[in-house]
Amino acid sequence: MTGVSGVSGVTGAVRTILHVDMDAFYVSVELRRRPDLRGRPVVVGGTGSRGVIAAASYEARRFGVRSAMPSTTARRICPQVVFLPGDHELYATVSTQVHEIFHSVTPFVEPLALDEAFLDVTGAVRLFGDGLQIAEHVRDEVWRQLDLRCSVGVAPNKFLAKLASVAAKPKATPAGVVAGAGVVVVPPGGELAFLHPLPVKALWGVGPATLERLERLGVRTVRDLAALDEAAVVAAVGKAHGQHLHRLSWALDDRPVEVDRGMKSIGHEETYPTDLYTHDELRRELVRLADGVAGRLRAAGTAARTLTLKVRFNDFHTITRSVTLPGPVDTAHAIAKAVAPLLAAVDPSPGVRLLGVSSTNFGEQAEQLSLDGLLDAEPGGDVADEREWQAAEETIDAIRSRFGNAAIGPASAVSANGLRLVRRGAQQWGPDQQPDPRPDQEPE
DNA sequence: GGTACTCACCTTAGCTGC
DNA sequence: GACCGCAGCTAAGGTGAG
Repeated sequence: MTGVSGVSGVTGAVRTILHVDMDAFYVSVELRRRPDLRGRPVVVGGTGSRGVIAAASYEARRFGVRSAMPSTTARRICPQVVFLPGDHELYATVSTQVHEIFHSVTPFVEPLALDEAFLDVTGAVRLFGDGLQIAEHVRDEVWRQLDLRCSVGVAPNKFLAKLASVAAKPKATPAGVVAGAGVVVVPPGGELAFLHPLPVKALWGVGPATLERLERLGVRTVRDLAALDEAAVVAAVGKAHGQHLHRLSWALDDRPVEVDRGMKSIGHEETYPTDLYTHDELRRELVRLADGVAGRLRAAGTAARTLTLKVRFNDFHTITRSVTLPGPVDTAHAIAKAVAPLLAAVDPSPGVRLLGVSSTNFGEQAEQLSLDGLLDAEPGGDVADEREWQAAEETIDAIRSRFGNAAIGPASAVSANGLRLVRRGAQQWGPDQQPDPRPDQEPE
């Protein structure tokens, strides 16, 4: 069943939506090749002092270790924890296999992350049975084919299916790990009985800031939120957010399962093992980040008009500066050139711990449009210059696809340890324990 | 005293053109 | 020409998710 696009098609009728969430996905994938670590507290994440936990086994969770927790905290509260470095490419490969199983049930699959997805199985009920049977079939196939566990929520809409999958998961308590139900079904008509007793922070879109505002209104549970006037919720958290949350509190969510949600931004950011203090260092890092962003833009067949620089200082104060170009660009040269003036205006003397470049406002691939734009902005030789860069970077893509990413890169990315390239997920959870030596002072 | 990376979406403010 | 209201765009920051 291929070639399906857009959104799930059944309207008006009661839908059957599945939310499938892999259990401790990264750790579980690692344990397939390290079975000796099964039953022990294991985490995947950054090992350095600025790293965080990406995923924790349920045995680690017994000690309070959670994803997004600083690695130093995890070590403190669970000294026996085993750290494993992440392998983003492997997780992506396994994720593709998981999604193939989803697609064997329905073409209406909306990926949310590597380890979870929504499935609209309304049209698959006649073939595979009801929601519960389909959910159990998916669980069985994931276990049988991939040796991985997942939890499934079944409900008439996405939002409830998501909450149901959380309810289906195993629970880690200080006393031990309690197996989850595996599948939780919220039947039509049972929505409010399931939803209203939950704490309001269970709602999708209630993070720490929103929770504090709602608690000031005396809201603790979803039922409390539902009892408020929508106007009061809007006054507390803003119009769009407030209206959305109030609808959710009454289990109202008609968002379709979207099969092909196009990407709206592509970016890279990196936290450094030690702070950067000079424009020379920052410019070198900028070229590396621009190279990574440009490569992904070209791979996606798109180009961006708006470029954003992100700088996080030593004290965690973070600023963003952006620029919108006359036309879309997709070369590292053009991106670095556009962002350089923004960077030049930043004072790095307090110490910069993180630098990021992201691209939004996508247009057609740069081929024609960017040249027109550059013509407006920078007449004369720059157009020819940019055309040469475009040709050069397409050649770089060809070389990388044949000989690997490390075969070629910007001169400024060369250090004593070789070429340091930006790859998606390569430094997903912070710098490593033993940082690379800072690049030597090399000309760009 | 510690806090990654990537992406989506929202709010607010300022500017511009009609 | 000055002013107003509106829409659209841009910039910056914030929030939330996984």
